[in-house]
Amino acid sequence: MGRPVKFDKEKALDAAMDLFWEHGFEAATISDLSDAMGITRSSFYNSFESREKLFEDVLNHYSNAAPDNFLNFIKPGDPVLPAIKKLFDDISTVRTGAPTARGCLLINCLGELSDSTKELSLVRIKFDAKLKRFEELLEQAKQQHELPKDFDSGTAARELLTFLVGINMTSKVIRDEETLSNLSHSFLKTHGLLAQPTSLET
Amino acid sequence: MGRPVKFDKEKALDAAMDLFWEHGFEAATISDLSDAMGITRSSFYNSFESREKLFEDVLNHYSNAAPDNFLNFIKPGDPVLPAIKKLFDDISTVRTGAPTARGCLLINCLGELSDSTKELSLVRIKFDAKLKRFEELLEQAKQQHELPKDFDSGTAARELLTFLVGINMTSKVIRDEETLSNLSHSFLKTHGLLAQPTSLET
DNA sequence: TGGGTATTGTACATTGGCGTACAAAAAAAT
DNA sequence: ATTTTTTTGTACGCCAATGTACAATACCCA
Repeated sequence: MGRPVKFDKEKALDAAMDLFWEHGFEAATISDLSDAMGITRSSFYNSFESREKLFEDVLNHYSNAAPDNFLNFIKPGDPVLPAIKKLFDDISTVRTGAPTARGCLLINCLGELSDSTKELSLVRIKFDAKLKRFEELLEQAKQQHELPKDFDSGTAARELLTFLVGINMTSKVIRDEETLSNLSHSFLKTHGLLAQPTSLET
Repeated sequence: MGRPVKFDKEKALDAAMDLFWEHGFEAATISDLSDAMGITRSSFYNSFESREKLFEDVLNHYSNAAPDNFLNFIKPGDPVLPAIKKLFDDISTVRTGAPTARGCLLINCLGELSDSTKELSLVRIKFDAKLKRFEELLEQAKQQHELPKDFDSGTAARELLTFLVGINMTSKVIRDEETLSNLSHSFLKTHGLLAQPTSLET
């Protein structure tokens, strides 16, 4: 009933995401957003209550499309280490492949937003979730003998995430995919997290 | 000759730095900045030509006070590895010690600013300089037998900087100094960059 | 002591974004 | 077909920030 919405909400969220991504949260005005989304401010206010609320939607939208999302679908029994390698490879590819050096939306916002803002708390929640997921996966890897018994999953999870954050940031400066992936490989290898081509150790 | 400037330029730069730091580049308006600096907009325009120009000054001001600045004063012959450890320890202390989780000004801006802006290019320059400095220092460490002959200084410098960036960012989420420094120690140790308490290996 | 000179305070017009209001438009329901 | 309901287009007033202009001020110097 009633007049149907004219625009595609997914497309609109994509456009909004790109704008936030390119210019940051603060720099994206409602006018800019509406223009990018191809709707009038009138429609904007009708469909999204505020810039802040839209931003939440965008962050959730982003999470589902982000290169690390597949980690959430790894099941017990699935190999973990190759997935971690894939993650870093994907990051290198995606971040240098983008036409513009824009890094990771979530991490950019972690940098931009100040301590007190509501927006940052959402970013923090997502951040914590990633940390927890890393720890779970490393623990799983330990169970599955991909990692030694005495492996410290907690610290390693934090290290992994820290490095991941770092590489997403440095990708705004180091624009060469190979340099970036070499970096990751070196890191993973040093930490014993690079999956071996199934035992030459007999 | 002429009427002298009433305000302390150093203090003003400090105040502007704090504002940019807390709220990011875009969110800091000229009015906000002037207020924080304790001067009128009139004086602002008189002493600083624009927000962008002020930002440059602030970044340079920041660089001189940043926790990694001491790296620039290490001379050939000086031990390198302890300095690197000190750097990470200082970062952990300073970043968690700040009353508000604000990370590193420079790195926050790397996240916030978009590819095309003039401001980002300045950030990039500073970033490149840090990378170069790390590489020099690691090379020096190699010469001084703090590191093995086959050590890859280039890759290691990039890894170090990447992790450093990461930890500055995660410090906005992980607010506990010990957790943070443990993280760094683990990283450094794994990479053979933790200075040994001078040879027990006889 | 008075003139020169740069800074500071105040005022102004302009711009751009904000949020709201309301009428026109477009379907769905009766 | 008319009514109902929701979206869309347009318009309005409001406010905050900008940049400039100019007079008042404060200090230096001759």
